[in-house]
This record gives sequence, C-alpha cells and structure tokens, in this order.
Amino acid sequence: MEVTTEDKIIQAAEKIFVRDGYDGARMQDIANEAEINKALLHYYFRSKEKLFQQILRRKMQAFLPKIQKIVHTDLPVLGKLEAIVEGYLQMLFANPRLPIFLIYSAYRDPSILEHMPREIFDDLIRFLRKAIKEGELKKVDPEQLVVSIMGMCVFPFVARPIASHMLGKDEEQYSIFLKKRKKEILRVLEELTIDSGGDK
Amino acid sequence: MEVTTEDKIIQAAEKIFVRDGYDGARMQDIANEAEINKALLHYYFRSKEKLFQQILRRKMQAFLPKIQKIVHTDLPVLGKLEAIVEGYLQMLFANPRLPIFLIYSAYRDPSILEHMPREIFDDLIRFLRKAIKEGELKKVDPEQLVVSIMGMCVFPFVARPIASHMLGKDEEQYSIFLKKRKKEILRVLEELTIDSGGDK
DNA sequence: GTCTATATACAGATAGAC
DNA sequence: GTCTATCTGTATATAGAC
Repeated sequence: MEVTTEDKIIQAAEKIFVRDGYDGARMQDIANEAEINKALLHYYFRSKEKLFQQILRRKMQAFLPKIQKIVHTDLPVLGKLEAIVEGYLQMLFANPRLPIFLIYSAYRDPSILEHMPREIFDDLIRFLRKAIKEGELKKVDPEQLVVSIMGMCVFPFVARPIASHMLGKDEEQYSIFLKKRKKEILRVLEELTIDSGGDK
Repeated sequence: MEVTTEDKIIQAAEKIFVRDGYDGARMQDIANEAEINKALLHYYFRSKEKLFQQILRRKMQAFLPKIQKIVHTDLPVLGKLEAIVEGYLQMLFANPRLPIFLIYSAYRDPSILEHMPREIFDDLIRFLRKAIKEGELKKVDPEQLVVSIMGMCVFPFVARPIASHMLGKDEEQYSIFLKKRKKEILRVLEELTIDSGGDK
C-alpha cells in the first residue's frame, strides 16, 4: 500500500488549512509540507478553493460518525451522556483545532453546511425528549441541553489560548485541566438526571 | 463634537476586522467603510498590523469590565450567577462575532493576551470557592464551573452557523432559541446551588 | 506526473501634488 | 490632511520542458 501524491497533498493540506484557515494558508506551505512542488497542487486540484473544499468536506464527515454510534447504543440516560461526552472529548483531544476550523469556515461560506449530516442531532434530541417523558431526566429543553453540552465540551478547546491565560495556567497545567473536564461536565449532567434507583 | 477621521477609521476597522479576521480583512474594504482613501489609513496607522493591534486592544478592553462590576456586587450565589450570565449574554447579543474574533486573534499572536485583564476571573473563582465552603453551592471545581458557564453562553453565538443548521432552524428561529438561552443556563446552574431556605 | 520558470493579479505601502 | 498614481512584494495560477 503505497502513499500516493494525492494522499500526501491531502494530508498536508488538512494540516495547514486546519491550522491557518483558508485566508491564512499558503499553497507554498502546503507544498512544503507535502514535500512536493507547488505546481503539483494545481495539477491535482486546479485551485486553492477547490482543494480547500475537498479538505473541508473530509473534515466535516470525520466530525460526528463516532458520536452517532454512541447515540444509537442502548444505555440509560446518564450512561449515554457519559459516553457521548467521552467520545466527543476524545475527538477534541485528537483534533483540538478542528472545531474552530469548521466554525470559521462556515462563516466564510455557509453553503458548505449542506454536506454536514444532521441526523445525529435529531436522534440525540429525540432520545433526551423520551428520557424526560419517562422521568429519567429533569424537565429541560432538549435542544438547549445539547447545545450546553457541546459548549461545555468544545469551548475550552476552541478558546484554549484565552482560557489558559485567564486561568493563569501554562500549557501543561491547562492540559491537566482539560483531562479533568469529563468528570466535571458529568458532575453537572448528573444533577439533571433523576436517580430512579434511589441508592448512591 | 465632530467625528474625526481617526474615529471613522477605527469604527470601520473594527467592523471589518471583527467580521473578516486579520488575514481576511482588506485595507481597501476598511477605507471604503470609512469613506476615505486607502492612503489615509497608512497616514494614521502606518501599517495594517499596527491598525489591527489598536483595534484588538480596544475590543479586548470592552470585553469584560461590565462583568467585573457584577462580580463585585453583593448578591447570593444564584443571583450573582444570574446577573453574570445575563450581562454576558447581553454583550454577546450586541457583539456576536467578538468572541470568535478574539479567539482567532489569540491563536495568531498569543502575546496580545498580555493586555487582557485577568482579575475578573480570579475574583469570580474566589467567590465561587467561598460559596462552596459556606454551603451555598455544591462541591464542584470553581475553575471548571466558570469555563462551563462561559462555554454554555459563548458557544451558541460562536458556532451559530453550524448550530442553527444542526438544529434545523432559520435565522429567526435561532434568534428565538438564543433568547431562551438565559433561562436554560440558569436551569442548569440552579441544580448546582443549595437551597438554604428549603422552600420552593 | 513532476519539475522550473513565468505570467497575472492584487494587497500593502509609499511618493508626491494639492 | 487628503488625494491620485505608483511601487514592491507576494500569492495564485499557468506554460512548457523533461
């Protein structure tokens, strides 16, 4: 299984675009990163814009499928929420700059959102609504709750430079802070669930 | 009180930089917005970089002082949290693109954070710690809680295009969603406070 | 397919008249 | 202080040899 030139370009372009954004990225940087010539980029993808669109689409599709599986597993509310938060945070640890890249790109050209799968959200919201009806979850707006969960997960990664400065933490301390995040988010979510067993 | 050319430039530059970011902004666009000639921008601010730094500093200082006042008022935990969330959301409604501008700018050049006041955070965290010790708030990590609150407030504004798409809402529906946000965030925070009165 | 060399476009910055 | 005209650098994109 050889690595084709196209693969090398895609790899390199992902790195540079995600790091620098469309406007900040330079074709020369991508070429350097791929260890090929700048002209080859155009040979394979015609233009910066077209290359960017490819990368964006790939990145969007890598975004949610893991979460989707979790949503469809059969777990009690808190267990499912825990799995979702964990899966989501895992993705963020592996791709800390992905959310801001996607967010920024969506401002630049909202039409790209057409390619973004939406069912995961719907399924999750449906699940939460059912959980409320069945008395496993306190009465909250499920849509609002999903956004709150995403916010609690994503924000410390997206706003990392500002947040670490605000908290007076260096890189290492902030990494530790992030690792404790799951427990603390679940601490909050716990309070929203209703303990049917009564034990604990 | 006349509007000086410098004022016009600053106004215009704020709008364009906040909207497009440093890389995306064009000096020509700023000049057009200010209804002056491009050369005048350089006459007043020498370079794009210098103009940007000015704007950034101004925007950073407009960011938190309102919150600071609230933190220093004498209110019970939930009341203070409510005031903070409200003030914060108000600022976000008035400046929806400010956070992403600041975040993105901080990635570009982290040294700008030196100009960002930090005491507000410290004060708030101290306050929360005290509230926990005095039994008004459940045992959570105050730093984590502050980040969670910020995340819940900021995320739906920062990620607006993606979030509205995910939820299948148009502009108007999403605005309504945002207006309900305060109540829902407080709903979550309520569960973290300890009702000393015992009523309700 | 891959390279070097070059064309083209445009943005930031300056010169100089008024 | 404000303008028009221009310079200079640099980024995307193409031509053409190998």
